[in-house]
Amino acid sequence: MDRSFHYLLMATQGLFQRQVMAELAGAGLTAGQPKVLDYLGLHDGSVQKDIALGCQIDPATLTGLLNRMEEKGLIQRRTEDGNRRSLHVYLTQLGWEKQREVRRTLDQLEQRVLSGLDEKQRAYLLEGLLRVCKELIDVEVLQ
Amino acid sequence: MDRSFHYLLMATQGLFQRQVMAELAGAGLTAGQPKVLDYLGLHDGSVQKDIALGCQIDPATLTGLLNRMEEKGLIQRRTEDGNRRSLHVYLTQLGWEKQREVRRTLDQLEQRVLSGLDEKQRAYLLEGLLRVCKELIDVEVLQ
DNA sequence: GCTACTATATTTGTATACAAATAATTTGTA
DNA sequence: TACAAATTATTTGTATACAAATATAGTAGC
Repeated sequence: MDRSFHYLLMATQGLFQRQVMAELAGAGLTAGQPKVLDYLGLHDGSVQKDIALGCQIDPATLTGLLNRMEEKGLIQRRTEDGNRRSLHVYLTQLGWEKQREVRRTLDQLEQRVLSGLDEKQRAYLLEGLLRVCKELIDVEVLQ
Repeated sequence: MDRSFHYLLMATQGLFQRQVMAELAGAGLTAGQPKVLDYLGLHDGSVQKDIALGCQIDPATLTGLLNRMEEKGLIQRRTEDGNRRSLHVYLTQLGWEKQREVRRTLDQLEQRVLSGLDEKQRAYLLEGLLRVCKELIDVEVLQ
């Protein structure tokens, strides 16, 4: 196996994402929905621009995703503060139920894949990812 | 920012991927092609099944990707050993040129995002990702 | 040799994902 | 006020991405 950082990052994320969807097979969710539900669980009522930013997807992608989630009754969109440009997104009761299921799945899988690492190794892994992530945000902003 | 492992993994990979495509903007490549070029650079002549496995994508996805890469003259497909079921994929001269450009970009960006970490931190980060990656492969196989 | 089974690639249908263009709204500024 | 500029969401077009079904080719057991 290629052990470069970029390959491990790509492969690990791909495997993790697939495993999450496999474990959520009974939940009736499509591939893009778990991350949005997870984000809204922490930031219910966000506007679409911020959800897109937090989920690392394009606002144009989010539009279609939210359309389907609204049709399925997972979320509601509404304007607020008289600002008719921004749309605030709220989880419905069904949305909160799915969010808890997603959260449980993510936490369990995370526990499982980190089980081979001791406390020190976990701390280094998370700290390293956080630093790389922040560096990438800086790189992006500079352009 | 959410500092859970799964969020950092998703966000970092998404940012990295976007930045790679931004830096390769002049290369005329689409989003799925860099990882295939990179894989073939290390494993020229692989069969599609193994490329899909190495790139963490579905064989069905790879079919369309390789069709476009073949049309653009980046790769060639041919059968070998009298086995007409498997297709071996080879980089063309143009493919090798693009592969070197991709490799250079990946290496440079990797250097850049890891620049804030010392040797020990890098070693822990790579080791941690490798262990998680292997754990996920095991989880997948068990099903 | 024949049939059931397995392996590999492709097709089809739906859902992301992004770039570029568009629409509607708000803000800034004269 | 008026009008240019910026903000936010959507539309359109092309390219992944996967599930399920299909087509073809190899393998095993008899």
